[in-house]
Amino acid sequence: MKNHSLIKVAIYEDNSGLREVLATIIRDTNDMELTGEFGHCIDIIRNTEAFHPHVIIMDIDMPGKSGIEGVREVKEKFPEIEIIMNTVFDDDERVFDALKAGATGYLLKKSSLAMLLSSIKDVTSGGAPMSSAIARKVLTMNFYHKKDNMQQNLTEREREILTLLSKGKSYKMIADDINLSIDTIRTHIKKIYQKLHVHSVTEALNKTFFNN
Amino acid sequence: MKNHSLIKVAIYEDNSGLREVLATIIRDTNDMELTGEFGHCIDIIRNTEAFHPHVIIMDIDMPGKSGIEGVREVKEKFPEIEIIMNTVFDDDERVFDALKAGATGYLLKKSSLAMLLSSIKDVTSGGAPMSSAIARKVLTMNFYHKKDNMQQNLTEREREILTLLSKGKSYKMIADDINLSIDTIRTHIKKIYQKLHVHSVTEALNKTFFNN
DNA sequence: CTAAAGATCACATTATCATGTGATGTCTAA
DNA sequence: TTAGACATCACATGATAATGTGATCTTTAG
Repeated sequence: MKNHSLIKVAIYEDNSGLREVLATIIRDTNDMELTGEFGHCIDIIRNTEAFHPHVIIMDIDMPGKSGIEGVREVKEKFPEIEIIMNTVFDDDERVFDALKAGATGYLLKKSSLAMLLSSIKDVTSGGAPMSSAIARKVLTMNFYHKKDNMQQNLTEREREILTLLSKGKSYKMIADDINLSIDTIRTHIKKIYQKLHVHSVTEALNKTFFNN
Repeated sequence: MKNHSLIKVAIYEDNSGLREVLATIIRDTNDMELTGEFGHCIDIIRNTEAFHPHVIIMDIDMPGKSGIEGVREVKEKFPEIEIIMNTVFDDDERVFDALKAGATGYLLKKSSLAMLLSSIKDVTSGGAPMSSAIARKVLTMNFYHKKDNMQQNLTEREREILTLLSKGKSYKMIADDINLSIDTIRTHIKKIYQKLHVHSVTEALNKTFFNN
């Protein structure tokens, strides 16, 4: 969006030294404007209402309220604001939570300041700046899990039936779909439940499509 | 993995001019070895068995069999091989399909040859090289959808109950969990079904957690 | 202030699911 | 060749889910 005008940037970072560094380079960048630097995100909604940044640089570990919670709150009220995480954490859990909360960029603090600046421009042009290592995590989280349990434990027929079940089909509909007796469907599902140690379709889906 | 030895690379690209360019720069790179260049992936399993590349550069639009199908077949038999898509297509459909099939990198043909080379090293070190625009698509595909229906249509109580349902809990268990009458649970679920136009838990989960 | 939306509970009925038991035929690997 | 895994079908039963109708209370927006 704001390509030819100033990009308004807000910073949330509890380390005051780092915060000052970030603030300075943004002030010194021609096409950016610093609209706030904060040591915590307790008042993030108020801050955001007051200054309307286009982009927020967000730390995770901050006193009072985590940056991830801050992301959630901002995106709830201001879905158009782009948020870039800037953190030392690269564990799956936090990456996942931050992105699910609505962050569109994820930088590690070890990355360069030049990278941070280019990422700020990047999110305003529809990109999701992140290192390829983070991108790999995202891929793994979203595509890999889905195959594992199924591929290993279940037979082809069982997988086929589970897939149909996952689309919300009833036993009868499945029986018609693949030209089998409804009792055969029942039998397959019984075996699926045994193998996955579950007692309902929903639990089975949780075991195969998530790790829950 | 193969950091201090040669990275064996295979190329699938039906445009012979471009294929020759790619082949040449890989041959000319010190720590890489070209183990095959092909104009289609009809024999991809045979080729792969014969030459065992570490990384495959894969076009999508090729005669006979699409590159995405090629990815699926290779990853089925050789899950350890890293595949980088190299294509002109950046539509959601193909990006999604390629990554779901098991590709770990996604480059557009407009990106530089230097980028291709660094991406080859990147995938062997556990990265998932892709432009930030592609990364954004991946995020959107995987995180955005999940909130929409729920956040918009359902009330907080309804979302809470749907979440518990998704964990495989029965009406009775939910009633106990949140101290409500089982009839109240029933009523909430009825409204959820109305709002989402579905008739079962499984369908509801599909509507809220996927776009299916 | 009032209508609308949400949250709560009750009763009732039919459909579907989960589970057990048992049986037949094929195919594969020891 | 024989046990074991897989796919198929049948019958039966108790548990749960889906759906309809109706009601009370609170909160919210016009």
